[in-house]
Amino acid sequence: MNVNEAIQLLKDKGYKYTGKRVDMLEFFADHDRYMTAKEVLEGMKTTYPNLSFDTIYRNLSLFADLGILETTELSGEKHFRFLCSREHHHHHFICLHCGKTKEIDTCPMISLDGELDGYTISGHKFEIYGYCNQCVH
Amino acid sequence: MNVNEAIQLLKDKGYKYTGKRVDMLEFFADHDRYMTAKEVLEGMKTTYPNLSFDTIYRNLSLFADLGILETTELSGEKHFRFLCSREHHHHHFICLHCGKTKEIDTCPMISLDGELDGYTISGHKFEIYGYCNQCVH
DNA sequence: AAGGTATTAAGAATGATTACGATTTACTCA
DNA sequence: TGAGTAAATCGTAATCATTCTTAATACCTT
Repeated sequence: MNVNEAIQLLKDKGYKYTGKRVDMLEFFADHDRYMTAKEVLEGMKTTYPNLSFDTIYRNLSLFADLGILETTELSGEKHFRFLCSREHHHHHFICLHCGKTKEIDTCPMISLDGELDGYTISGHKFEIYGYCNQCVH
Repeated sequence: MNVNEAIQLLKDKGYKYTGKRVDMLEFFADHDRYMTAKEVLEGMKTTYPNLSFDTIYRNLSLFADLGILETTELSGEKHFRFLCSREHHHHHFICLHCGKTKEIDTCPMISLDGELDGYTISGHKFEIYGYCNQCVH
């Protein structure tokens, strides 16, 4: 997923092309890590001093619905990042300090061996938390 | 973990023995599933009509700190349940409708094969979401 | 039984998120 | 190209879960 793909997806779905949406997408492209709504707002304050909460939250949730962003919840706050890949299923190591991620190709679902026969599975989450090399001290 | 073990743990750590704490623990023993603070509050309102949410939240977080309860975050709300076992590491299938769980013995951390060499790991989360037999429709 | 301390109730405060009415902007199609 | 229309945005108020504050109460030790 990149900015152009995301903009194309917005157009295809009939959503409008606005400078703020483009800048939000570029902000995510430039910051390859999980970020909170507040961080996005802060990061865009320089170009749009009067940007409102509503715009950020509405677009974050729109982008997440469209599969442009992926989300996770860290210490009670939603975090967002550009979706790594649509094709390739994987999980993440997440740095609890800076939000940077590392892809983990191991998916535990393939080795369940019928442990959940008879249950309806709608999703799963596998995340590893810790600190990256830059953030350990 | 059961009610008596939990009460003993509270005493050993110097915490006081109060009827509300005992009833909270019994409420968890009687409801073997993930519940929100609000559900616990509602469930205890019959015996303690004036129970304040502060009491609930304070004790929930105390119990979680002492390892009496385990917690997870589902759709933005903290959920609590009696800790299944101290010895035996495992994960959960969680019913998104009723909060009931099923233990999963597969832990993906053992098959990482050095994918995270050089990273400092502080924790991990593996949960499977869906619906149990009673809640599918 | 009394004193010291932990616990509690009641409500106010916080922080993240959502909702709202008014205004502005982007797209459509004549 | 230029209204018309629907969506997007702003500014702010409302909401929801959770935490904090203060004063009163309950538990435990002696």
